Amino acid sequence: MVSVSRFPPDPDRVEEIFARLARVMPEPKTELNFTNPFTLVSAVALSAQATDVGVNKATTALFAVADTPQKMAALGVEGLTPYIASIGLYRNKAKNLIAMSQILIERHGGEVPLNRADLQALPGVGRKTASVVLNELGIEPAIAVDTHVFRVSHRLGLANANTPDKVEAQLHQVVPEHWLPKAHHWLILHGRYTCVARRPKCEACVISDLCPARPDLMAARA
DNA sequence: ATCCCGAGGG
DNA sequence: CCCTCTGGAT
Repeated sequence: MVSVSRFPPDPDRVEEIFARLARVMPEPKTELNFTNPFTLVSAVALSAQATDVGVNKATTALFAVADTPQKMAALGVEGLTPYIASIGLYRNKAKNLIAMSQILIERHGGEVPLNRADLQALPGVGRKTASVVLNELGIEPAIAVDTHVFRVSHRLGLANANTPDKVEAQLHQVVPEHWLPKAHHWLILHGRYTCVARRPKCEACVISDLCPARPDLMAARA
């Protein structure tokens, strides 16, 4: 077993990877439905270990009824649960979303605080969710490391660490500044539609020739 | 390290 | 059937 170290990657290769992703996806954005910072945080929190398609299915009805902390808090856990019961981990999420709404009302004037410390202090909001919100709203460029970013980064040799936090740090070292704001979306979307977990669609991949994990290389290595 | 936890795809 | 999906709290 020849152990080829993929990390750190060659800067020119990294530049070319993002240049091509930029060509294929010029204006990447989240596929979660939201109308304001509150529905954004809510949707992202609900998306933990769930597909955004499934989350959107639930939030379409939910946000029509509750798109503010006040309305959400008024629903209560009992009122909220039916809307999100189709989403995984829904009991925790219901409890967190109601508690979050109450805190927003009591401590933040009914507004979503747009800084990392206050966001991560909210129930159900960790580093990953906060990063998505801050990046999506243009507050600060952040790379939220979810299952897609983790997998794609490893395959491309953009990271080799074994935890999301370490992978995030490696990506900040490796990804050029000018690609940073959109890098998160590109890695996600590439992972969701092309570099999928089970049978990556390398035939349809625009960066397969730049990928250390592409099938021919893996075969040659074995 | 472990729990939470449903839908969709293969 | 098993795996995956924009994790967080304990």
